[in-house]
Amino acid sequence: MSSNPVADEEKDRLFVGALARGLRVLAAFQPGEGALSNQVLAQRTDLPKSTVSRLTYTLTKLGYLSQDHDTGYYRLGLAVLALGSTVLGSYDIRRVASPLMREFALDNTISVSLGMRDGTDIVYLETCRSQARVSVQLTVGSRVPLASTAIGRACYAILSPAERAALAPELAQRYGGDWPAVAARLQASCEHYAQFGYSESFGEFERDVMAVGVALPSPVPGMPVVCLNASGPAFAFNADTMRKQIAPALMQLARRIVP
Amino acid sequence: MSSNPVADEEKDRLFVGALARGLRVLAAFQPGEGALSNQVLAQRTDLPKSTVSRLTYTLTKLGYLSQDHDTGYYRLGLAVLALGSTVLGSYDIRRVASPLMREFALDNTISVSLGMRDGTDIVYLETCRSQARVSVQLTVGSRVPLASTAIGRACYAILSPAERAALAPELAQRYGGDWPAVAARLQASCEHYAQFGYSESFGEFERDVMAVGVALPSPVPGMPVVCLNASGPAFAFNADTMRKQIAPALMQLARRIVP
DNA sequence: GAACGTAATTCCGCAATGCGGAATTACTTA
DNA sequence: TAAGTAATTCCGCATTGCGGAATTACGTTC
Repeated sequence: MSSNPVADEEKDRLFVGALARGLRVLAAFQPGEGALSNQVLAQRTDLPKSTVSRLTYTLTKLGYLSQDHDTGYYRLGLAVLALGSTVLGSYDIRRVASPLMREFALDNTISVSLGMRDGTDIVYLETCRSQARVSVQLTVGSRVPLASTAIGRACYAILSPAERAALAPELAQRYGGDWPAVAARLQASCEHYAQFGYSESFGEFERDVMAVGVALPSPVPGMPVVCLNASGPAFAFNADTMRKQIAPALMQLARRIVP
Repeated sequence: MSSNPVADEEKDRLFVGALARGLRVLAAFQPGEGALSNQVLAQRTDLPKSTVSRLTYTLTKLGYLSQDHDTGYYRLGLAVLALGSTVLGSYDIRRVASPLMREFALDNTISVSLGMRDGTDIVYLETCRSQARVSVQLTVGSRVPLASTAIGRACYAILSPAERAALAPELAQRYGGDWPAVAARLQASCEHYAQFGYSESFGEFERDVMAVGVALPSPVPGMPVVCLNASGPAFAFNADTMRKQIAPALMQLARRIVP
C-alpha cells in the first residue's frame, strides 16, 4: 500500500497492531457461512491460536461476536450490525434514491444498484432487483471491481485527472501485467462516456450479464462519487436494448435523484 | 457486567484492551450524523486525545474509517459496511421472511419487522413499512427494549424458565428500582401470550404506536429466538383492530415463514 | 502580517500489556 | 481406555501501545 519503506517503519509507531488483529478476526467471516471455530479463524487470519483465543474472548465480551451455544463456535454478533446500519444511515442519498430505484426496477424489469467508490472497488449501498431469484447475490455492502463493471467505469469516467492519477498505481498493482490492457479499456470507456453519457459492460464482469452505468453529478467536486447501474441477463437484454432503452432511462433516473 | 471483581481482575489477562478501545471509537458514531473530529471522538469515548489519534490513524489505514477530504474529520468507512452485510447474510431467515413481510405490510397497510434478541434488547434484522414517510426511523440494526415492546415480550414469552432466570439480573440492572413493576408487566404479558398466542404493546414503548408481536417457533430449542411485530399509528389502529385483525394475520404470517 | 486560539499530530520514556510457545484441559472418536 | 483434536490457560519476556507534554498546523481576529 505505502511505497516508502522507511516511512512505514517510522510511522508504525502510530499503528495499533492489536486493533488491526482484532478486526482481521471480524473480517475473516464470509457472508452466508455459519459459525467458525477458533482454529479456522487462526488459519484464516494467519494468527497464532492463543492470540485468536484472546481476541475472540474480547470480541465476544463486547458483543461483536456471539458464541454458538452448542459448538462454542463464533458468529458475528449483532453489535456489528449496528455499526453497519450506522454507515448506511450516514449516506442520505439512499433515502432519496431508494424509492426511485424501486420504481425503475419495476418499470424496466431490470436490476438497479447504487454504489460508491472505495479504492479500486465499487461498494453497493442499495440494490433493487426486478425478480426475486437471481443466482449471484450482490447485495448492500458487496464489492465489485471498478475496471470491469459498468458502474465502476462510470465512476472512473467522471474522476478528475488528479484523482485518476492517484488511482493509477493502485490499479496497476491490482492488475499487474494486465494493467496496460485494462488501462486502455478504461480509457476507451471514458471516451464512450464523454460522448454518450453512460458506460457499458456487456459480459465483461460476469458472463451473460449486460450492464450500463451512470455517475451522479456530485454536488461538490472532490466528494466521493456515487453511481448507478442497471443490469440484466443477456438472454433478456441485448446490446441494442441496453443502449437504446435502458441507458437513456438510467440517465433519466440519475437526473431524478440529483436534480 | 460481571459481578465478581476478583474474577474480573484475573480474567482480564485475556482481555485485549487496545481492541476494545478501537471499537469504542467505531461505536461512537451515531446514525445520521456527519463526520466527527478527533476531539469529539475523544470525549465520546472518554479516551485521551493522543490515543484516539492513534486509533483513528489505524482504523483509517484499514478502511474502517475514512477521512473527509476538506475537514479531515472521520466517518465510518465502507469496510464497516462489508462486516454488517456479512452479519445479515448469515441469517437466512431474512431471505424467506422478507417477501412475505412485504406482502403483509401491503395487505394490512401496517409496518412489520423481524428481530432477534440480544441481551435485553431486540435487534431488527428486517423491516417493511407500509408508507414511505414515518417519523421515527427504526431500521435494520436498530435496537428496541425487550420489556416494553410487543416484539420483545413475544420473544420473552417463549424463553425457557432457565433462560428467563439468566436474563433476570440483566433486566434488573437495566431497570433498577422499576424492575419489580417491569417484571410484573412481563409476567402478565407471558400469560397473555400463552392464552392468545401473541403479545401487545399499546403505546407503552412509543406514545401513539400500537403494536402486536409473535415469536417464530424456533426449529431447535436453545437457538436464538426470532420474532415479528406489526405496528401502526394509534389514529389508524385501535386496540380492537389490532386484536381482532392484525394479531391473527401476524400469527398466520409467522406460520408461513416457519411452517 | 503578526498574534492568538484551537485542534491535530508527534515525541518519548515507561511499564503495562498483550504476545505466543508450550503445557493443560476438555471433548471426540476409534 | 487410549489416542487424537481443539480450545484454553500459563507465564516470562519485550514489545507495544499508552498518555502527558511539546510541537505543528490551521484558521481567525485584530
